[in-house]
Amino acid sequence: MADAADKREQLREERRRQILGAALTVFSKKGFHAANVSDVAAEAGVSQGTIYWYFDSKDDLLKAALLHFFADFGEVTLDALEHCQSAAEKLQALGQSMELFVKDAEGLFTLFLSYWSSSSQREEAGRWWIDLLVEYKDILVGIIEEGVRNGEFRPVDAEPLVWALMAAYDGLAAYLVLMPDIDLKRVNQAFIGTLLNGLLMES
Amino acid sequence: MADAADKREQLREERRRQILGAALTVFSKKGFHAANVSDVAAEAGVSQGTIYWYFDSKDDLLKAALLHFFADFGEVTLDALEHCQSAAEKLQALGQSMELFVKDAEGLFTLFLSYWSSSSQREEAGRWWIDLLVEYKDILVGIIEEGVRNGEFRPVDAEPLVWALMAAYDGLAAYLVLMPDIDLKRVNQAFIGTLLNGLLMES
Amino acid sequence: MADAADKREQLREERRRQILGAALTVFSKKGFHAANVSDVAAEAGVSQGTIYWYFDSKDDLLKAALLHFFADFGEVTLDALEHCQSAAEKLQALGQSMELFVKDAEGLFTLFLSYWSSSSQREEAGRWWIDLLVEYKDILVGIIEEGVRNGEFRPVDAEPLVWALMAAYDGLAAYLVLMPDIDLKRVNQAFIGTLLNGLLMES
Amino acid sequence: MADAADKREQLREERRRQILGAALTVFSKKGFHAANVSDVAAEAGVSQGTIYWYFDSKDDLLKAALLHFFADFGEVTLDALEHCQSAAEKLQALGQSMELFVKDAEGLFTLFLSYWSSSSQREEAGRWWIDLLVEYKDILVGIIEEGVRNGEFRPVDAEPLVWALMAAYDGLAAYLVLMPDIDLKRVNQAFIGTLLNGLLMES
DNA sequence: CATGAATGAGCGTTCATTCAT
DNA sequence: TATGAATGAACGCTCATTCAT
Repeated sequence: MADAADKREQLREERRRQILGAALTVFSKKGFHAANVSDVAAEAGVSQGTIYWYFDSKDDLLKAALLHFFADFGEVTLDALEHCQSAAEKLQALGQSMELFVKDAEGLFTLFLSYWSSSSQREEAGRWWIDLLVEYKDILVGIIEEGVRNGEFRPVDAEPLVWALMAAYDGLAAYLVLMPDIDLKRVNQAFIGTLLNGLLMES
Repeated sequence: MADAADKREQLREERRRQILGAALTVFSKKGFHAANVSDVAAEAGVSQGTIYWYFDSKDDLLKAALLHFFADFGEVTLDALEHCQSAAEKLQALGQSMELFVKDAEGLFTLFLSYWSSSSQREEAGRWWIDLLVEYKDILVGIIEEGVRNGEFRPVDAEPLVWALMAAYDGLAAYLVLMPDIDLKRVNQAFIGTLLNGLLMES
Repeated sequence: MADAADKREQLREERRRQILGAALTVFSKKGFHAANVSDVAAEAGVSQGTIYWYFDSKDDLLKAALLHFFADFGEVTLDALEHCQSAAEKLQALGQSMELFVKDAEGLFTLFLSYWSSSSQREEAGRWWIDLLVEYKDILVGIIEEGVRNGEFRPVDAEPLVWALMAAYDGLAAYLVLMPDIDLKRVNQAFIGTLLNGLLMES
Repeated sequence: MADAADKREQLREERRRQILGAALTVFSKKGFHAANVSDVAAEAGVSQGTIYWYFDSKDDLLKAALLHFFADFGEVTLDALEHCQSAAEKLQALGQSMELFVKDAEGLFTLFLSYWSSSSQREEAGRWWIDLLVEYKDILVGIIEEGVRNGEFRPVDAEPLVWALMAAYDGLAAYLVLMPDIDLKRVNQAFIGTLLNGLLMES
């Protein structure tokens, strides 16, 4: 009996994921407005009505899809930093993590903006995205300030610097959609390299 | 006769500008999709039909409005750099110029993305924006490479670095719409400061 | 075996009644169209699917609910008239019976009309309601004609008069939903009083 | 110039009327819910969009159509009473006026109920209908009370009686849609005749 | 028997665009 | 030129009904 309920719950979860995946695919391919709910339904192999059994609205669907993708990103990143010793190493690792993120998230930042910028509920829509950004910012600020305390880094105004750093990667995510030829690896190296140079104490 | 034609032409130009201004206002306030052509018409104080006498389509109107705003931006920036001597000074000046740009263009980068991301002709829609970015990138790369040649800067992979630099400011433009509390001046100082630190030859 | 079957049958009947009650509640509160099958299911504490095990369609459900309510109304009325002697007394009793009916059936006449007026099978949908009306009309006509035969009432064209009489009460049922302040008792007294005055032979 | 604006205004009014007529036709034939906006548009010979240029919503369209029909009914009735001397004559005239009204308004009372009973804004929808009813009631009460003051009628509780009277005709309007065979003339004669009999002083 | 998930036709409404004047 | 009226395709969403378990 409990098994049956469990199985049902499991199927439901699976179906949900299936729709979320389809939504991500379709929305990032066509954009939030150009994509129809029926496109998502077709991609997911379900009917339009089914979408609404799992999500309240097209808006809600996008929100869930983006969260589904980004939710555990902070956690993954933290894991990646665990085996780093110095703050400098952490920053390097972060750069690579963000490089990967930008590749994976191709178009998703843009997607969010396109959604947000025409949402009738900008306020609400922006809030959870801001939460995501702030959460990530705090991680980065922590690393920089740790470096400063260590004596590894010169004293810097960490928070503003981190905003610029993050903005650069989000901006790059957008650039990449427009100009896929940009060599992200080289950009990352030059950028992180120069920043580290600027941060490290001259020995 | 010629006078009359001139005057007519002049009136036409004025009306055009009036509509473009209204379009920029309305689009950046409500977003491309949420804003209607009739909103723009109302803001401009003309009828919907009139809009179509000056522009081919809503898409065309946005494109014209964005170009109208950004067209001479590269030139203005170059002017601002004229009285700078060293590459370092130029970079500082550029930072400030971009800071101003981000303030002025609040939401316009986002606006473009939201438009682009749902355009059925992404290729074409992206091209003129890319041209703008590339034009600006070349100016920046010129400055950095000049600094390297001068011996002011260490040798760096200029182009990738510049992409990151520009992406940072565009990303910040987007962040600012979400989080108006970000102190752009401090961000600029910390960011340019650190980059310069990383670029300058140790003396 | 037979007991088990009986019990099953009994349970089924009970469940049916439960759903009918819920349907009446929900439909008369929200109207036929505004109320969903799922609302009825929720009110009855069963699932949507269950509804369709007991009823063929939403239409069928409404029909059953209304019939369930009105079915034995004629009979009840006849019982109420049994201890009356004169036709005048009967008419008075009828007035009171209808007054009660109007109170109980508040909104049900309206409910039927709203259903009927958008049914794709008006003919069929109207028939059972008409049967109800005609059945009741015949009772009333019987009373009036009895009075005329008795010499209690003046000779009148009984059937048309009865239609007006019944229409008045159904109309009042509708009015009451719109204007709950109408004092039904006073209306009843004034109306029946005046009609009786008009019917009774001057002595 | 003024002529042009006038002509435009005139055309607009004409078009509006044309749509209202179509709405009344379609809605009363099919019912509010079963009828689509596109049905009305087709009947009026315009496109769906045009409907929305003249009316805010399907609801608004029905409201306007019903008001358009009923608005001046009170006035017309008052005119019809002008040449009557006694209150009794007035009541007779009223009966005939209502008889005509019931014929004309075939299905409109039902239409209102069907709309009202599923409107999400019952309150608001009911208010203007109530206003209409009250306005009419006051006219009738005036006549009865005049008769009482005259010594023509016995003293009666006028307002409740009038509610019943009006309800009878509205109810008949509904009955007629269900049972077109009812002979309204005979109903009217029997009903008004009996009521007058009940009202008039015995001489 | 009963459930909750799934279906998909159908609706009201919007809005970029065109047209008659 | 400029206007305001007109168009109609397209969309998000609902919900009565059916289905698999």
